[in-house]
Amino acid sequence: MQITSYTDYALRVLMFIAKSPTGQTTITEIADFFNISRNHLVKVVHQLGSKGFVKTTRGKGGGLALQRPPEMINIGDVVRSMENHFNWVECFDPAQQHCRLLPNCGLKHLFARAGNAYLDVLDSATLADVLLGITTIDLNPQIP
Amino acid sequence: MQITSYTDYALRVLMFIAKSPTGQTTITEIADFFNISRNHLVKVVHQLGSKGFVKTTRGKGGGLALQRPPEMINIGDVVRSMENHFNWVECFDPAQQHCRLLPNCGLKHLFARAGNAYLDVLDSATLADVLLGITTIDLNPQIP
DNA sequence: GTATAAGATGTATTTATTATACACCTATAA
DNA sequence: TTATAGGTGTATAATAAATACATCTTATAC
Ligand code: SF4
Ligand code: SF4
Repeated sequence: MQITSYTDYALRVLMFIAKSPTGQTTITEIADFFNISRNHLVKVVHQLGSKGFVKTTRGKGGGLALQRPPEMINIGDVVRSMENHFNWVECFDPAQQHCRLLPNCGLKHLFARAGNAYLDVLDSATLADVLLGITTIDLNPQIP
Repeated sequence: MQITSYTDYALRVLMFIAKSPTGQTTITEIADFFNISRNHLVKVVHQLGSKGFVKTTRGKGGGLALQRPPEMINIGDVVRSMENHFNWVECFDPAQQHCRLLPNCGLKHLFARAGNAYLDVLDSATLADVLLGITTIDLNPQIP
């Protein structure tokens, strides 16, 4: 039971940009800092862009910046945008409706409530909130 | 973001036993009813047994029964016993402590709260609760 | 206008996890 | 003593996720 690194990387990207002195950075800088796959990050950033969280600019001198201030970026929104489904149990998937306990299984509703409780907590925080503990970060690339 | 079928099967087993007229059944009966892998179920049932949720008896006339009444079986306990970890994000895993935002990342604490909220909901229900909607089930094997 | 630096896109490969299958063992009641 | 039940360990298959690679597009600087 874990979110994908894809989603976690998205959140790291947002945090890194927010903590960058200029508010502007590049994919390569972020990949070097966290020592993670640049190729993977490219796709994360692209999706963050298409979902309206970051503004990307191509070409020399380009890079990425937040589209909105951290106070306006909700963590639940980000997680929902990056994670590809929240089918907590099999029967949540419309394509998998063969469980013999359907449609009156109380478990299904319990998991729905649990999942909502989980997302409610994420919805209660913004990027600004999760940055509170992080005063400054050493922006240098990680030496592995 | 989904629990494993392993865990869901465990819960189905408990529900099936609870709804069985005799309170006693066999792995083969359950596998046939849900049309799922008997081999997989064997391991699910074994673990349910070793965690004290069901009582298994070998040999002719054997099978499985609940060890406690449904009111005493907490869903959260079952899920915790079957799912093999709740490392909501990478840094929850003690073996993965290389994220550059450690140790002051607020996101980590947010996910901890979200995960707890999720499990709290599961902890709030018993097997008896999730069975409420299910009045009777046709115990015949599924014809695929 | 051309070289350079940035992100965009599509595909392929590798890795990890989960699910399933198979062979064989142990226990127990009829 | 045989049939029936679960137990155990290993191997394989299926799925999902992460990573790598090749190529394209865009934009700035000079
Ligand atoms: S047992 Fe209940 S929750 Fe699980 S798949 Fe079947 S209907 Fe859904
Ligand atoms: S970004 Fe925060 S939550 Fe994610 S792995 Fe790093 S420390 Fe943990």
